[in-house]
Amino acid sequence: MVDDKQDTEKLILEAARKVFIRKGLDGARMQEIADEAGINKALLHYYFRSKEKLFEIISSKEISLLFPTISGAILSEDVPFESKIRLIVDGYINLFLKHPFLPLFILREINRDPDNIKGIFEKSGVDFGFIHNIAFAKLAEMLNVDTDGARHFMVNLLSLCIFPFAAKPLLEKVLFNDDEQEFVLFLEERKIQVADFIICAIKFKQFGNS
Amino acid sequence: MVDDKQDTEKLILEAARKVFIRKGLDGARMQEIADEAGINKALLHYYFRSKEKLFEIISSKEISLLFPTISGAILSEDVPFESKIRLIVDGYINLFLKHPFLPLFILREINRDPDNIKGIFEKSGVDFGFIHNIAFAKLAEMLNVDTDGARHFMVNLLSLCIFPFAAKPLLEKVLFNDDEQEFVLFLEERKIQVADFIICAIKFKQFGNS
DNA sequence: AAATAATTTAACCAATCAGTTAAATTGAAA
DNA sequence: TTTCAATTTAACTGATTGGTTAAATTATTT
Repeated sequence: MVDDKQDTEKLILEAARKVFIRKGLDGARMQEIADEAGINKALLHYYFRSKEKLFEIISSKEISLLFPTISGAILSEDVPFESKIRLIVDGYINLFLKHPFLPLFILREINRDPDNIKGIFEKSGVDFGFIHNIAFAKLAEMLNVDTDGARHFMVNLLSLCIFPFAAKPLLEKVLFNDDEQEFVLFLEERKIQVADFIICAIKFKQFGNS
Repeated sequence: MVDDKQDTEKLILEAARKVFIRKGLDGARMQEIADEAGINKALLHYYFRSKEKLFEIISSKEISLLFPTISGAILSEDVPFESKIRLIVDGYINLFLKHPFLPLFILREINRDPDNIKGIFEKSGVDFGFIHNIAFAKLAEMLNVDTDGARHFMVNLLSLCIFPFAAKPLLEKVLFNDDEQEFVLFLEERKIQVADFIICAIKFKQFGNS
């Protein structure tokens, strides 16, 4: 046997991740996951009882990937806000370059079962009360805007980082004639472009209004 | 009979739209569409032969909704670029306020069948050659950036308009404690916030660099 | 060697679902 | 009234799919 002993479990989890991420819960087939893992359906159910159980495991793991990036930047204390923005944008775009199908997967999950996502967030240590009461107030102070302005800022940042990956197949076609390499370069560029874009918008609002 | 004669077809199309838009092709059930339309499955197949045919009709119509907004703004000649931006942002956010599930539907379709979307765009009169060779050059000139800068600008604009709707259920929870009304107000505000954001970013890049 | 766990094979079950069919019913038009 | 299209009812087919089962096989451990 080529593979080591019982990391069959890991094999299955990796296969399930690939299939679920690309096709979602509805679109995924247990047979396809078994094939991807190079095993058979019986063994798949031998390790993980049901599709739903397996999906729960995968989706929790994937959704949990989102937090370290943003919480890491927010918790860093002695860093000027420009650098924080660059940190977050870099973190997310790098994350999605490694996991290109994660954005759409998350968006599908958000709409399929919003409560589940909130639960996973909380299990990952995300404190919604804190975000609501403290984090946004702090962010608002930092940006010199009101709470609502902080919300728009946050949504803008997430939009700019996440959307291009969710819309990748179309943007690739329209902007780069289906040349994936060029599109990946474009996404790499965005680490700087997006951060600049956000920083410029903030600065102009603060200082300039000719 | 309450309904007029044979606008049963319209009834079915509207029901199919609702179901497909919320659940996608995989998640939708023909029985559910029939129920939503207040008819039975036999009649549904009597009007539209297959699920795929019906889906094709719906998805074409929905995807076609995206164009008037942006092409209208681009084709308007005597309008300063700031106003064009406001026109596009207003147009899209209004469109999505009316069709809240459209963004996620489009994103799903983009990833499910990218070629199909391109085809639908072309059938709607969108000329990819023109976009590639002329529109982006013109846009770049207007913004005083290179072609690549124009691409980033376009992607930024689309990101800021589309993403918040695709992520609505989660943002609503996290930012507004599940208060939908407040979230809709937030989205209304974004018509101005996003346009300002984009315009500020452009202006600061052009004029300011303290 | 014996016992135990991992894996395969292959058939099977039950549920779901798209799509069909045929007969009956209703309603409008001729 | 006859005709014909629209609609319902209800049963059915066939394919897919999640999940099970039992027996055989292979590998590991004791």
